[in-house]
Amino acid sequence: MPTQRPATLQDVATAAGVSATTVSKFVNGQKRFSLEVETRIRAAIDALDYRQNPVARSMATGKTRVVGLAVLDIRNPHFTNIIQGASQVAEEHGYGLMVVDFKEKTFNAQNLLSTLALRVDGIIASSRLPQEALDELQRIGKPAVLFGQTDPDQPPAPILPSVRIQGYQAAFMLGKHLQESGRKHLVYLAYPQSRWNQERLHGLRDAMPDATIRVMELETQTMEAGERAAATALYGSEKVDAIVCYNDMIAIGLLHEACSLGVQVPEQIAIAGFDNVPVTRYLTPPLTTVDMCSEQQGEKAMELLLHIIKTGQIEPTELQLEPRLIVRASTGVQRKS
Amino acid sequence: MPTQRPATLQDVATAAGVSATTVSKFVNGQKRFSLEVETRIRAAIDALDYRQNPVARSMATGKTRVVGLAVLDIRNPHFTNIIQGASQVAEEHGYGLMVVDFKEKTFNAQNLLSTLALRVDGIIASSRLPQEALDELQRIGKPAVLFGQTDPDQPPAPILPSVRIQGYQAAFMLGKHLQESGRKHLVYLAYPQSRWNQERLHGLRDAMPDATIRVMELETQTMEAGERAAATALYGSEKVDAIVCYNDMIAIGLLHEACSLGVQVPEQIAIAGFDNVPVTRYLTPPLTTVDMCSEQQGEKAMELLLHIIKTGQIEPTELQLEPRLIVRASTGVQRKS
DNA sequence: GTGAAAGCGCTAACAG
DNA sequence: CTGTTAGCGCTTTCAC
Repeated sequence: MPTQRPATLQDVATAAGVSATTVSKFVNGQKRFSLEVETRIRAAIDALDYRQNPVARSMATGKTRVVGLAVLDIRNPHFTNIIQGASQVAEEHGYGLMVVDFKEKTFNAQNLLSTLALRVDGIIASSRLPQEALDELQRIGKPAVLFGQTDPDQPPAPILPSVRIQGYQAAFMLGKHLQESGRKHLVYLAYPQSRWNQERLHGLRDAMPDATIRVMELETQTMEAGERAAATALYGSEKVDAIVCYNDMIAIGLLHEACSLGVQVPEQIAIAGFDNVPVTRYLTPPLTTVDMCSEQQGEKAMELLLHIIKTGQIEPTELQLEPRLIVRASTGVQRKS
Repeated sequence: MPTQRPATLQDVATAAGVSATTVSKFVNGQKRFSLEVETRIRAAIDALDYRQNPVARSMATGKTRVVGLAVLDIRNPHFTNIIQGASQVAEEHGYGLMVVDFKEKTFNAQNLLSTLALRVDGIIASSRLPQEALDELQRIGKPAVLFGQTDPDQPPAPILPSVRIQGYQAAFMLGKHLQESGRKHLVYLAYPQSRWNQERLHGLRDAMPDATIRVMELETQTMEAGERAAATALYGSEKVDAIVCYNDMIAIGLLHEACSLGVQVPEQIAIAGFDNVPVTRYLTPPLTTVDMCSEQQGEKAMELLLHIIKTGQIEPTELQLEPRLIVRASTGVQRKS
């Protein structure tokens, strides 16, 4: 009997000889009942294999017990880690997760978000979404939490609660490290579509005031893009001794192609990225990067969101995480020349 | 006015001076109306900024327009690609996606699945889930599609529709390639928790009847596991000239550690994996692997599922995909010794 | 402690 | 083409 109409609360009530209200309260653990009633209900539930219909429950309560998570590109392990963290916490609290992948195409972000909004109790989204999308998120008036880099350049102070991490600081630390390793001629592989891009560049500049920094702009933030940019980055100007990439994906492609071209990393060129995507540790040479606490971002964002959902709290919180510089062989000692 | 009760269908109806039914039909594009009514409705919708409440709709129709996707480990890009493919198709058809990540811990899979089942119109799940979970999926009676390797050893023929790919064939092709490259002493890094593991081993054995094959069993299918297994795999027996891993994640860790230990890949040892995870192309040396059509699996599974949902079709389909051997430098020419 | 009644917002017959 | 009438399964006052 696989295809049989599932038992409803009413069915259970009838079977147990009580009212639907009572069963409802029992199921939701709202009160204790006379032992007799309790056992009758329990028996009926087992016998009928009853399970609460979440849709009906949602209809009555206005809560779905589902949260939405909007990421920019699910193929980037950085976002995967965020999902992982968020999903973990959601599950612990009995919440489901609806994932929307923007695939870096954000033209209809508003639509997707407002569609999503009606199905969920709250939304977690990247603060890198286009401004219109963020505005929409605010307009919607649902609990929402942003994650990602701080963005002090934003015209108005961010009004949505968020879990943030200092992009400037991350870049500054990396820059300092490169400078102390004696690097003087930098190429920065930029991803100008990201509003976090500028901050990273500023951090680098401030950390390396004496270095030359050439900026190359990429259209995408993929391994392929890094690969394609390699030759120009390496040979496009007189001197280069370090290349910093907008993120690890780009760095992975670049590192690979640099090695293919016979460049010695790090002896001739240092290479680094951002995010500390898990695979970077396993590259040859292992990639220097800055840990942006991806998984923790997801966890914290979800905790914050659930807190807001449950307490109905209004005032926007802002949680700061600390980026961590991860020095690996790809920025090791430079060969004396 | 951000926090205001959203307009209901009834509100629109009243504002437009028609009945709720009419508005409903209009919204769902079921019929055409007199131009006058149409413009009145449209105006009311705009004025009130009305949007359909999906929960109420679900309650009335019994359909949620959401599908569930259960993966074993979202941190494995193989699954990420599947999600990507599935999500793409779902979005095109106006369906939402609820993702459940089992994190390779499948002890409470049944529970998670039956919880998920009530919130969605159908479920896509890995055929690698434990048998109890698959039974549960069938018992639930919701549309469901499995993806993953074929598994001819299964006691009963698989009763659920599925998108499958020949694991045996994939392994056989890889084995043949290794054999033709002159490899004679194989180590297979197994992941016995996966029911696909055996088939891969069989494929290798059949393709390399003259080779010795030592099997090393791993507890997890991660890069770390591959890294830790490296020394034993390389030096644990007299002769080794090739190591095949259960999947690319393991291979990535192994490859890295092998290089760190000073082993020449592929001159001394060939290394290969399965899945064709995107990053494998960018390793040094690039990793030979077998493309298991991850993204396509996700796409096809979703197409199949949506088809079943829409037509209510019963008889279980089985779609076969063809694995593709991807030869890269990690299994290149062996040095004459 | 338990139950009766009134919806949540929408769709689905069936009439007109 | 448009409206009327019933629910979908559950929660929630508010009485008893």
